[in-house]
Amino acid sequence: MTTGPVPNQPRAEGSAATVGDVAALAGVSRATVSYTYTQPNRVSPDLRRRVLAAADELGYVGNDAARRLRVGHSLALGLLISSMSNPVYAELAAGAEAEAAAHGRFILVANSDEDPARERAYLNFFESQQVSGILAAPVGDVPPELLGLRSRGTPFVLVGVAPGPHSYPAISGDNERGGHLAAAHLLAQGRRRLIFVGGAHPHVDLRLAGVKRAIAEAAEPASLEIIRIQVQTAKVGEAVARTLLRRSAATFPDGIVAGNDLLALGLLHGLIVGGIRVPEDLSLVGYDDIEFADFAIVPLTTIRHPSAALGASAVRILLGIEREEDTKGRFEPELVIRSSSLPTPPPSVHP
Amino acid sequence: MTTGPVPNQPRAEGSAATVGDVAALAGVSRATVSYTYTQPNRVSPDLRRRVLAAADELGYVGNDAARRLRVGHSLALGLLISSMSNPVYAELAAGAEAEAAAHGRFILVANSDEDPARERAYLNFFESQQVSGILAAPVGDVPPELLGLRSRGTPFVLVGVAPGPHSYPAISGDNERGGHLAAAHLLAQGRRRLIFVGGAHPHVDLRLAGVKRAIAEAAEPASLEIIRIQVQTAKVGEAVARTLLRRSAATFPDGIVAGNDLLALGLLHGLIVGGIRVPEDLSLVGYDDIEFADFAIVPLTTIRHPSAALGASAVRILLGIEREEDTKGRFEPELVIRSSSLPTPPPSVHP
DNA sequence: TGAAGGTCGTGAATCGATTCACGGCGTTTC
DNA sequence: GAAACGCCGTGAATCGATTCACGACCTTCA
Repeated sequence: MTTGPVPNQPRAEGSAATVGDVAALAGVSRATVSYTYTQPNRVSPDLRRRVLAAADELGYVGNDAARRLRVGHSLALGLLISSMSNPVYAELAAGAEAEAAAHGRFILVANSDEDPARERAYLNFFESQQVSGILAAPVGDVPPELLGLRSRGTPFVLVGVAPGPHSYPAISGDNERGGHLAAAHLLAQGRRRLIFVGGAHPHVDLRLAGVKRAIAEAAEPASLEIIRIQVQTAKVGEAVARTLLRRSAATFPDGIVAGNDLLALGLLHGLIVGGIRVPEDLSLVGYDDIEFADFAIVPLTTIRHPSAALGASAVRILLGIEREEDTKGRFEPELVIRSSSLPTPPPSVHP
Repeated sequence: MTTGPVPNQPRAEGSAATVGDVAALAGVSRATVSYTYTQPNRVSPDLRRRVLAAADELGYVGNDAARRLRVGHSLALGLLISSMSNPVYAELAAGAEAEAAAHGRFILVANSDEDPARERAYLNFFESQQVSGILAAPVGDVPPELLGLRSRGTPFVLVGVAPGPHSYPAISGDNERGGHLAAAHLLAQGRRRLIFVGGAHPHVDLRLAGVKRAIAEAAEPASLEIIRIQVQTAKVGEAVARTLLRRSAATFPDGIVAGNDLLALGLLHGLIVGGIRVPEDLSLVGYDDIEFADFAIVPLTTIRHPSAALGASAVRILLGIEREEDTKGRFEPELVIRSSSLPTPPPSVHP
């Protein structure tokens, strides 16, 4: 592509070179310049070189607005996420971005912060940008505006959302299985009074369903209490920990499954500050395996969730390179055991 | 003029409503529809209502490509960052995004992963998108392409970059002062064999300069060793920790200042796994105050860096709402003392 | 009553890249 | 040697929103 600033200052300040300028400098028509980029084989090698040289000299970059106006869609894909502070979404974005870049595409990231109004504004923005597709990773329900967009020609893929009753294209890890892994792990350690803490989101509900199944399948009876929260952040986790600390020993849990790692880290911190020993008094399992899970005050046992791979797959599906069905079973969750759920604390950490 | 659609059957699949469609349905000219949005006072309230109703019925969203082609620039601002895994950039993006949204603008986020080729590709993309301005938060040097962009009419603001010898518009926290705060804190605790671990980035160099000044000003002599690394990630921090563990007691440090929190968390983890007690054997100070600093295996003392505020200010500067000079002294670093540098460990954490 | 001035809607030109339809020119083939 | 064909470059139409210049219509005041 074009590089660097202009050598001999061929352009006035503030104006960008156009196909017309390039054509004039190369001594060809505007059509030829355009074909040079869109159908390189259509122009002879000699002319192509001349055109590219002229373009380079002028610092020609093209005007995507004009291009889009003509062809009807842009090279960009839209990614709608609901939080920037959760590393899961950063990872998802990074995976999508790398895959998009490999195909000469770009990702427009929009963060709604779980605000439906901003979600709507961003979807409108995506449509006005004529993105060629949208990756939506909503925490909550499927934004109804997406359907309108699709009917008007912009496809979407839901990422990390339960493939529930809806019939939209969607890819996600097996959250039910992940929840099962987490709870089965706690039960195998002899934990019997479990609590699930999580938000009211479809994919979290699936994790909870897995937890319930594990308990139903357990050889010995175990209890499960469910604490519902609004947002799954570390701050909320700390708040939940404080309420737990007020409980009597009889109602205090010996195992917690958290809806995600952020929440788990908050819980962990709140519990430890309150004098609870983890994992001696209580085992804790998070979800997602964010990078910081390993650096926690007690390294966090968690379920690994392949966010980057999901993002990459979603891009491939939107670009028509991959079909949704082909991803089945590709994003299996995995139990990562660390100190927060060990039967005994690791000797090296607290000598 | 394009043929108007049938009122009760809004649009054919795949096609979007245009001003022409809205105009036809509302029984006005295309110009009137446009003025309804761009200069609402120019059309009478009555007509305005009729136009908006028609637009609503058709799901009209507008075509930003056409708009941009005409007016020459877009409502979007470009944000160029070099890493998505560092929460500092997520915070910066969130701050910029919120401020942009408040002014009806949008942020296009581009992550170069420190790859100059991708950086160039994204700057070209921004130019082809005709963003009305660019926020650049490079880790390394100022990308030369930015200058070409500016000469062709797209302004930029550097964020978090040292206002060094260059004369580009730039805002940042006072990294020198932050480094000074960190080192002075360690020295005040009696630490005398300090190590600074950091990457070769301009803003990190400033932090180092502050550390050096603190040592020069110290009442008692202290030594400083500098360990240079390529990228400031947790993984690299762990690797550095492993090499430190091989040292003899005589050359082992009693205080470390890390170039950022990610690096500090890696160092912390590596040292503790290796049997070093923090802060008894060694005090550690990070930089940035990311959320996870507080949840670390030993909560991390760090320098708070107002990333979100920087992002918001950069947006205001690009929009001409604020001048660079007015931000002077607004982004002061702040020492946040946690367990990783306390003279004695906090009683509640290890009862 | 008629001229002046203001309000508000409209036709038409415009932005820059793409692509269709055309045709000039050189080569091949019988 | 002429017809047929392929290669490759070009003029012109096109996408949809914006905005200038114009003028229809209404109000106001001498």
